[in-house]
Amino acid sequence: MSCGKRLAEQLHERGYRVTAQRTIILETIAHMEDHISAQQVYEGARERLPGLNLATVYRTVESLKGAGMINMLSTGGEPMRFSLCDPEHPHSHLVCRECGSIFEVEAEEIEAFARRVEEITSFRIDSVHLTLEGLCQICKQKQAAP
Amino acid sequence: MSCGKRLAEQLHERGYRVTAQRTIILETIAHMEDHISAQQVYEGARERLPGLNLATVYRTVESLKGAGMINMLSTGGEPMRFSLCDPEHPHSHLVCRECGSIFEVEAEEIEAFARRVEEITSFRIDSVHLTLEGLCQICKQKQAAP
DNA sequence: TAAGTTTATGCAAATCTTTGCAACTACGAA
DNA sequence: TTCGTAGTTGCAAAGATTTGCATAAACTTA
Repeated sequence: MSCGKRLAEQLHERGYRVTAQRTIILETIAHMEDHISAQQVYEGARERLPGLNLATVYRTVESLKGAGMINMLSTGGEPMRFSLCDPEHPHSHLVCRECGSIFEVEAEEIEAFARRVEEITSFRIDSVHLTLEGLCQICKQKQAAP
Repeated sequence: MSCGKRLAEQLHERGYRVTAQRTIILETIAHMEDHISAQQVYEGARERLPGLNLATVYRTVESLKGAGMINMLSTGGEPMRFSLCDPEHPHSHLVCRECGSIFEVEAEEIEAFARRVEEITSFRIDSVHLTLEGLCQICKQKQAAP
């Protein structure tokens, strides 16, 4: 089965309608390396679907997030970016607030924490969408010795 | 010592210049109940400093965050909101992605997790600025039994 | 206290994101 | 297959946030 078809099926299973826009946006995100911005999704997807609107990209991305199919990465200041959830390698992000560099944290580490918070609060944490901010090792050292 | 004066001193200690704008914005955030938006800070602060510009509010808030003096709360969709860090009651936030309601999690719970991630990654986590997304108890139950 | 350096501010414009509404379309039921 | 309904989309406009640049103010040093 093609990649797009499998994704569309997932979408359908989760109660979302399968439209050309959603399928193509999903494939665009899937095929791009790394996390891409709404603008990049828009440009990429529009090659295959010329009438596509940027607002649709934003709305679709919001739905896909709700369906648990994409990761969102909010880096301070810069626009939001997205990537397809990879079941083989689930992870959250660490963004350095000084240099903007991005690191990944294995899901297992996050999971233990998420479960602890869930116990305390009866909340269900979307650990998949977690973005942590802080200082990377290099910026941390720079700040310690100015 | 007045509230504003103490805050200004903190600002100075951390290497930030003390300006009328920063002092008043800080006091405005301090005196408002709950978390308030940039727009609200702007309106509140402008009563005391008529020439104030909204861009300055955004830049100031960014600095104050860097100085670790305010909490930022990013609720999906809605504009960013801020509150003064309260050393007596440090906490992070849980935002329900369905109904938007906000819950607090004690810092201790977050701290243990932050330290674990720090061990693994050599990153320093700003656990103070953490916003977790998920489903609150009520929305979770609604979704389980449709 | 005055001069020099560095950082912050205001303004205007750009960029990013959300929203209201009418037209359209996917999909379950008949 | 056709119909009806509810969910989606495009468009345009509003709202939120960031940025570049010239001016102004804060802090450091002499």
